[in-house]
Amino acid sequence: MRVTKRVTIADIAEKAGLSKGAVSYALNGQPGVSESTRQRVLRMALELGWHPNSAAKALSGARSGAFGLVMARSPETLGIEPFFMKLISGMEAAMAASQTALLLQVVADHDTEIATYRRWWAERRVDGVILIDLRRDDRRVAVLEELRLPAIVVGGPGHHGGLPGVWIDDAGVMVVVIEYLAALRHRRIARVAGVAGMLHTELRTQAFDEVSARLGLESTTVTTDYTPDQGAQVTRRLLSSANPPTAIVYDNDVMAVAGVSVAHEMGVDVPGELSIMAWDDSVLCEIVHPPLTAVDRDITAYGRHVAEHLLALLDGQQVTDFESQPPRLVVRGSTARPVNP
Amino acid sequence: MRVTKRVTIADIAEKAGLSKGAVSYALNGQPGVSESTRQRVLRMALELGWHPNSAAKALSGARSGAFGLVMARSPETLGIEPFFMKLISGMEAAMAASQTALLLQVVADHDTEIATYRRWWAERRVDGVILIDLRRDDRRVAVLEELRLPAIVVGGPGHHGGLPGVWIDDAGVMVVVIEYLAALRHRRIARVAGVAGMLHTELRTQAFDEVSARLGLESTTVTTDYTPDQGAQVTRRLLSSANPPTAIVYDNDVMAVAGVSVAHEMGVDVPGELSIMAWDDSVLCEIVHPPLTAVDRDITAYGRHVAEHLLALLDGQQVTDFESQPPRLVVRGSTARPVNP
DNA sequence: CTGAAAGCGCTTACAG
DNA sequence: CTGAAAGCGCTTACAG
Repeated sequence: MRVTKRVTIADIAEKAGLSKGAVSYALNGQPGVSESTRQRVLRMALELGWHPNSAAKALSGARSGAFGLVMARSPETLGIEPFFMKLISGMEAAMAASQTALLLQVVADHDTEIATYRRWWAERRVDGVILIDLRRDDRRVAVLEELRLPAIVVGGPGHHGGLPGVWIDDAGVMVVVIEYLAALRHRRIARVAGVAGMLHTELRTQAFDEVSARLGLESTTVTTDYTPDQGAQVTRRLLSSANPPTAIVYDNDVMAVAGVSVAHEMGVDVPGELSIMAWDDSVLCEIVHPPLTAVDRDITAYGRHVAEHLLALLDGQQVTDFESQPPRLVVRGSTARPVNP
Repeated sequence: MRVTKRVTIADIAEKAGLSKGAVSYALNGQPGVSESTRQRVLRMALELGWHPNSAAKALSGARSGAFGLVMARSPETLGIEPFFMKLISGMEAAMAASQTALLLQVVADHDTEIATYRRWWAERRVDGVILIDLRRDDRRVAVLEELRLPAIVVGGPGHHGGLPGVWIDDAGVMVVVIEYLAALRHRRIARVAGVAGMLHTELRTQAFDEVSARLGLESTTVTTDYTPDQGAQVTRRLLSSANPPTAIVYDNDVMAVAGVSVAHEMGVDVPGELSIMAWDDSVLCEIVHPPLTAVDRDITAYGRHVAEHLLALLDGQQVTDFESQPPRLVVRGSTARPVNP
């Protein structure tokens, strides 16, 4: 089927001997046409290779048919984590069904991100947005509320104002992780965290502190920018201290791998002298030596839930906060009872 | 500046005491209004927080203001390589200046990708597209030509029909890499390649074969799906052969890291018994032990060039194939003269 | 240099 | 159940 000229409803109307209005009703499942007419119109549309002109559709009051996602990250740290690609691919799975496109913008900071939201709103570019990398007292939330731009926040629980959030229980699995390490007789546990100020970083730290205190562990948290470089440097410092930890929990896989490298470099045996754990399991965790014990989150499902909730929101449904599937602990060779606790 | 109602050119026209047409001319830098009027209109538009309604603009014949990018990859392999995130962030740098958005779609295969192009074309969703993961005799090229959808191909040189390509000279740097390894006295070199059928994989393999033949080396290439899992398996097989290679060149960083792990696991010293090289340098290459010698490509610049060329194409300029900056070899601790060549 | 008007391709009240 | 018409917010010939 060679299509070289765009087909409009006028073409269909002419061919069907109907008015454009009738064709529109038929195509959109609106009342106003008989079932037989509707079927005839739908068949013709398919034959002619008709697709609605998205601009015309959007201009006449319907949706733009697009969601927006702004990533305020530096190009350096963007590629590091597979998280976003998985999230996006999960979202698209849900969006494909409703013919919704994803508009992606990479910016440097929150100011530009907010300017993007204002522009998208004024341009009527998107029907809704996905907010990621939530912080405490996040300015972006108020802007989206002010614009009444439908939005779903990836993260929480809490700190996203009146916007519905879809979240994963990181705090809960942190308790599981630390209790497991404590059961292995670890008494000094360090946490190499992600970016300070991000809500998910803080929620994990808080849970880490609480469970450590409850179990009477010596615990310390260091924040980083997620790069393996900082992961390596922090690990070197931790292992050089007078009383080095016997277990380190990293906030992503590449830092954990960096940690393993530093242990090798310093002659520290993993897991004999040092247990290592990574957040967000990945193929990388499976192939390093030893393979890493990790927290596994179903990020594709997470993305799917996010998109589904935004679609429901646009559908006028009542949307409340939603907890995506809880993470699980995958135990591999990088964690063990310490030789010298 | 609280903006809660969208401003249109009618608002500006009324406030300025002009017709909508005059306002449009003023805003778009068209002749037909005096310079002083233009300035006044521009000032008002800024004050009122006006942005053109993208649907109206697109519908009245102008551009949609969006580029499309389809990624036909499985969710599993999507997150593995930082390549695409870097490419996208480079593209956006160039697109931001011209207020162009990026439409991203993740699909399973070329059929769905082609259907997406046809739909985008019919919907007038995008002004042009970026074609990635080029193959020999790529069906997608003919479809884009048929639709006359402006497109830039990421890859080549060659095999992209009449569409302009932006490429990086992988073959050239492959020669540099192998000559370097040969100069170190390596005689048996293996290559763990990416997906068979991708043009860049084949061009690298071809260059690898040619230079190996010229230098009289024993060379072998194995293709993979880019996952560290396959990287590890292939490495295990190579190192188990009767005459194992003394150097292995990997097509991405995660497979190279997997290779290092397998070497450790099998007690093979890197770089004493085995030299390891990765394509596409990354933070990961820097932090493993030993740090990896790697081919470094400026992917952000690559993305910027791609977007610039698509913008030029839409601008009606004559656009020809373009070679982005050549890669360079970054030598680190994973390559050395072999102990037993 | 400026204004009035048609048109892009849809949707949606409003009559019949 | 169907048709004629207005309108979404722009752009762009066409008169003046």
